[in-house]
Amino acid sequence: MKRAAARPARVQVTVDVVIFTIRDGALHLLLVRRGIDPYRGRWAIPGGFILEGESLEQAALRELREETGVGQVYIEQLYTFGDPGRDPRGRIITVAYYALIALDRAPVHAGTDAAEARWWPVTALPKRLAFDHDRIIEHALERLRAKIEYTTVGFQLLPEEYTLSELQDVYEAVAGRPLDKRNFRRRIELLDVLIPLDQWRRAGASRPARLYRFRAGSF
Amino acid sequence: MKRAAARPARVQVTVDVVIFTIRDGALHLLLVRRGIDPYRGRWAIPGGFILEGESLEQAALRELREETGVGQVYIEQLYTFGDPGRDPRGRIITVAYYALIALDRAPVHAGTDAAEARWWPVTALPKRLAFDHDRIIEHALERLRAKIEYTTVGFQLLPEEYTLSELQDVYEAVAGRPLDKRNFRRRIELLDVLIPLDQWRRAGASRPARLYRFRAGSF
DNA sequence: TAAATAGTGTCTCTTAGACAATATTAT
DNA sequence: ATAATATTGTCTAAGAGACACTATTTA
Repeated sequence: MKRAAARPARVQVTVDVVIFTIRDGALHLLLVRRGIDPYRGRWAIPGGFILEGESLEQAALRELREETGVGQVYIEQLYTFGDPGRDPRGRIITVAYYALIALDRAPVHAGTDAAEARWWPVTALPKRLAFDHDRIIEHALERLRAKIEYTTVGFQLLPEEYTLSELQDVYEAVAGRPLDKRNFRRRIELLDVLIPLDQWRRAGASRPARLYRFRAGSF
Repeated sequence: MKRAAARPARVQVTVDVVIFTIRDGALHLLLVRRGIDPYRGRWAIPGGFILEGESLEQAALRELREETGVGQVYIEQLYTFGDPGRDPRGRIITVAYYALIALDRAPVHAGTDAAEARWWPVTALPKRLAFDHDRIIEHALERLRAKIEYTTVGFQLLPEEYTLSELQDVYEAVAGRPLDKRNFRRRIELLDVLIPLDQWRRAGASRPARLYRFRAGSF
């Protein structure tokens, strides 16, 4: 609004999504290998241009579904990256989101089209990513690690029913360090968002663990 | 990256800035009255299209300077608003920032051009703002109120030198409620970011107050 | 009965809120 | 001396970290 001379930059807007899940007890994110220039052959976070009539979040959800087939997830806007020169094709502004996929919904083989897609542990990502995607991932990790401390986003990484040990595994995977079992359980207890079920998970030759469910409508 | 059919939306990107300052002990923000349609006559937060070769933050700083003449400020990206239909002129995506201007730098009469510009107390904003600017302001207030609790952004609203009472006035203006003087001082003390000066502010017939300065490089 | 994992409580330190009296200056 | 604002400390409650033993099940 206002601005007389000096023409506006001609820009394009993409939405990119850092998609997290837990695999083998470790935090992973999804990368796709680029089949075209620029950065052909490099790994990148999924994304694409927004379509007519689509909100930013709808675009992010669409990208997510195209890559994983998963629709019902936690998704949150992260940051918008728009430095000139961040994309050699021109002035491209990227609204970045991050999403959390439940343990049991994350497909083993992601990606719907020919492009190669792979889950990578956040502790061992490929060296050189496309564009400024390393920065975007850094932001996403920072945000996730911060928010798991004072919100209940962490529960979004679990299936509907889980044991307290499984929940702790998720928290440890995100934090990247072991947590004290008793302190962790007290902390979760105080959140007052878990419903204990009359079901137990039995695995191997050990005491079965009670299953819990996240209380609907708790955020 | 990827996307075959379904053409990308044709979009434009603006950068809008919620500019805060303290006036008369109350938190204020800057609004400009729109001289053209859409929303002619309505109050709006300053903003405009990004120019060639300009980063998003540079665009925000430029808008800020055009409206207030102030350059050296705290500025932070807030959120990106992009719902279709939020601007009747077409698909306009707005990257919102908020900025904090020091008490002694905020010009009384803001705005460089013909457009009317005014500082408004956040507790008494005009009823109907242009576009979705009420939502943007809500986000900005929420962010500022959250960040003043666990960062030192609050200091950015003060001049170089100030008394502890003046600092408390700022915190109270942002929080919107009175704070206990002793608890407040202990909390600031623990931040360990204030340098006491050998200067005192004397005002009227009362005990002079020591001046302090924010420790450079503390963020 | 051995192996494996689940489940549980206390002490301590730090943090934050509530709360009131004295100190210093100008008039 | 009075008015006005600055400066200062204690008690208490809640939250968070460190820390180890018992319970239950299957093989």
